[in-house]
Amino acid sequence: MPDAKNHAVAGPVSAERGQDPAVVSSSSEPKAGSLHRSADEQVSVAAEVADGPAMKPAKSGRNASSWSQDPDGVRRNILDVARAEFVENGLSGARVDEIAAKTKTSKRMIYYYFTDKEGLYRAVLEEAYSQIRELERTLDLGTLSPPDALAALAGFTFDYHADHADFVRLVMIENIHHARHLKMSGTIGALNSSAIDMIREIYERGVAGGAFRAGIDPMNIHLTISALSFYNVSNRASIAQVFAHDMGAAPARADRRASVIDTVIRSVRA
Amino acid sequence: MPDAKNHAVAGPVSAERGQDPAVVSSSSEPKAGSLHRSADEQVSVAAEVADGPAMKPAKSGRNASSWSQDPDGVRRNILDVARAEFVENGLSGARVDEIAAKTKTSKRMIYYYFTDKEGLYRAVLEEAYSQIRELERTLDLGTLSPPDALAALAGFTFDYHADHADFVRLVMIENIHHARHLKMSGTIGALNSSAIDMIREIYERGVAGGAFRAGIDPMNIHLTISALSFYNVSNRASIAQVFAHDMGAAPARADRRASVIDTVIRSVRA
DNA sequence: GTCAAAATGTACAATGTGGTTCATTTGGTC
DNA sequence: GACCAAATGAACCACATTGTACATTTTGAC
Repeated sequence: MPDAKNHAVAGPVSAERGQDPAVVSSSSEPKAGSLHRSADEQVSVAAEVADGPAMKPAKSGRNASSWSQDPDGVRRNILDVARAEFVENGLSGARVDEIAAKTKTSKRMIYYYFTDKEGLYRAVLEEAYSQIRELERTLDLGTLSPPDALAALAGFTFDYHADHADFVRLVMIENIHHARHLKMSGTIGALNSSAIDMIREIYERGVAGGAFRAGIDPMNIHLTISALSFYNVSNRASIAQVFAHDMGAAPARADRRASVIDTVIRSVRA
Repeated sequence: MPDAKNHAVAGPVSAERGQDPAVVSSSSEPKAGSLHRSADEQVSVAAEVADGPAMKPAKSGRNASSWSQDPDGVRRNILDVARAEFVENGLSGARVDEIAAKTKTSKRMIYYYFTDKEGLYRAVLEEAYSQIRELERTLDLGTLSPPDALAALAGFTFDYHADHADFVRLVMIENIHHARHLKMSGTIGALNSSAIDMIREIYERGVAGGAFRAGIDPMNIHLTISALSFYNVSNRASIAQVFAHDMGAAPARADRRASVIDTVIRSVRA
């Protein structure tokens, strides 16, 4: 267990029990509604906005004691909110207080479960990477002809990026920080080559069958597919501004998708 | 003059005279050494680090009065330091105090010349964009055959990005912020289509001559070139981490360059 | 039921950070 | 050489932001 983190965390803080896996139980549903603020309270908050300091008798928030514990739900909730905030504002731009406020729990819990702002960020990042790996694994391109398989892979990659701007932005943010947190992670980097292996398999099959020309490094193919899938999403805002061209719009996206697949195929075929 | 900025800057601050052009005089050399802290003082600072509180007799820093004014030099110096800091830490991550510290002047001057942290960032961003535009303009591809011209353009774009990670990172940062500052700028977006026009010219020439296939949107070609040039640099850190592949290394870069050019050409030829 | 560990709430402390105030010096102009 | 605007210095302020201390409640084991 390469656990180089958790350095200097002295003090009587009881947090950081063995329970380190940030992957959390994606199986056990968060048991919606089991968290602290009851639906009533949520309403009361809304009412407060509408009524102003009207229903003051409701004391200082929470009705006198009674809340159920739900560690997984709380973690899940924090992670979801944090992800949205980090994605929107970056690591330095995101505010712990803001994250806490949008959570069903409190700031205290963030530090309880994630130690740090960075710890929280790392958990978000790791989950994002693990999710795309998960999906990648479900791909079965072995039955398709090499060109079809490569086209399918390119199409999948393009779609994944286009549909998960969250992920793309997290990767951008992480790159701004020189991938410092990826380095710490350990979780990531293990199942790295899987994507490359998939491409290599398809490519070698294609070369053997004469459909693809020889001498290309699979890494090169991967870079081309990734670049062409990533850029439209990562640079959507600046492209829109500088060229008045909205890559997010359906027609532009569809056109681009076809073009990307075409470009990838042309780049390898004999 | 579409000057929608400079809103609410009330107060007796005398700053913001007509002198708005952030492009500054890149012609008038900063007259090195004409700034405030003399070489002697710089040394004394270093000595202080080495000697500790030894040479206290040197009073509180600056020797009694005497400094020469150099507005352009100061601006230039601030911009340079700020660029480095923003590039390294992002807009939210960069600290005005830190920028000021690394400057030959003081924080006061930053606000005097740039009003805001955002104003400073905007100036940095605008300059970065104006620089690449400048270079682009020097390109003369009219004499080359369409395929050669396109290859040259792709090569130039690839090299520019690889050689100016600063620029790439600024664009990334700006995209994280949804290009909000590009929108404000006004300076940018004007000479936008120049790149597209260049490509269109080459492409149409190529189609007419039979070298390129018809029916491609020049924007598409531009996106392909940009994506393939940008990604290696923008995602260098995460690629290195996840795939243990350093895009910055000379051989990898050269290989990739050739591959990118090849891919671009293949994507358009008949 | 008792008890301890886990989970959570509330308030606060300590420092970081953007921005400003006030005073002073230069440099050109007449 | 007087004068005024531009340019600069140094300290300072108000508030934002991360992180913590302390108290309290649940929950499961025995």
